[in-house]
Amino acid sequence: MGQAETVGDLGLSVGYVLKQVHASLRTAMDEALRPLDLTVPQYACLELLGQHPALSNSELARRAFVTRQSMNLVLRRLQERGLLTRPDQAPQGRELPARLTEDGRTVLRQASVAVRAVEKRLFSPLSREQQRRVRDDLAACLRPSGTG
Amino acid sequence: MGQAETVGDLGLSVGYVLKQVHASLRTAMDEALRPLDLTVPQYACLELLGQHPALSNSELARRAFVTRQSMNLVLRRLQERGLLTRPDQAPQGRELPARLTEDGRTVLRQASVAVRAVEKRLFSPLSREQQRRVRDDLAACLRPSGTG
DNA sequence: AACAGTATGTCAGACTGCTGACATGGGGCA
DNA sequence: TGCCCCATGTCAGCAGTCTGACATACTGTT
Repeated sequence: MGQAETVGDLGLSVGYVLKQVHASLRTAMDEALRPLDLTVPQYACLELLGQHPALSNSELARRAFVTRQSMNLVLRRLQERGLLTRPDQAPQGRELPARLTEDGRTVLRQASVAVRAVEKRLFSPLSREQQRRVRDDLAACLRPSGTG
Repeated sequence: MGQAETVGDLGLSVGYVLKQVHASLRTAMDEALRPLDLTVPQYACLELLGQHPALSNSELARRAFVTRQSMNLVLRRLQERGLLTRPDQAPQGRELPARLTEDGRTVLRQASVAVRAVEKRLFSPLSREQQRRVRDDLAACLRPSGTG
């Protein structure tokens, strides 16, 4: 079987190409994060907390594109490892704001470096200008989707 | 919690934006395919077979970004539904080339229309020229990644 | 003050996909 | 021919995620 033959009509689909790049990125991130014993959702959680401290479980879930239930497990694992803390009781309402510990910040820093290297390598065929344009164009597709 | 506040530094990451668009696309495809009782991997399998008849299980798995084992289950379901056929014995080697049935082609046609409509809607904020450029730029990121 | 509506955190069950492992068939080389 | 390596198809076991459900806490209305 030819392995790199012409990709046919699917290659003309923006969605299919998008999926390919996403799959490549996901695989590369998995490999880069494995030495740190982190999964991609766990890394996403740390990164979000690093940039938005005291985010609640539900809010983290939305931004990481998983359900509250899944994010809940992620938070527990990270809490068991001492990378973040959550109050036993809600300071207000039911939200339990999660915060990175010093260890959490250290791991996040290492993970962030690894992931940025992965991104840089993956998108290296594009100039900085092209990367910016792709990012902005893709971002433009998110705003109007009131449904999702 | 603000729901559409400035996305912080993560919004500047091509990878994060890519993930968002991918999530939107995935969700929209799920909804569009549900009436046809098809999952996204099942649709991918049909689409691949429509464009490349007689592809083997392993080859389909590679192109749909799943494992052989997962694709094997997809093929069984589709075979049970009579949307495709596989020979009981391998005509050569161990490969069992799958082929769409007439029903399979009919379902594929409907699914393809639905999915193309989803893509068109999702990327509607971009001009055709922008869409072509995004596609080509993303495709450029796939070639050099010899690792996969 | 009482109510409905909404949002959060959590538990239980089911499903999907992946990793690991095994047997079979083909191609290359001594 | 016999051996080694690789690819394919398949089975078993496990982790991750989702759907559905429930109790709790805030908000707006009457």
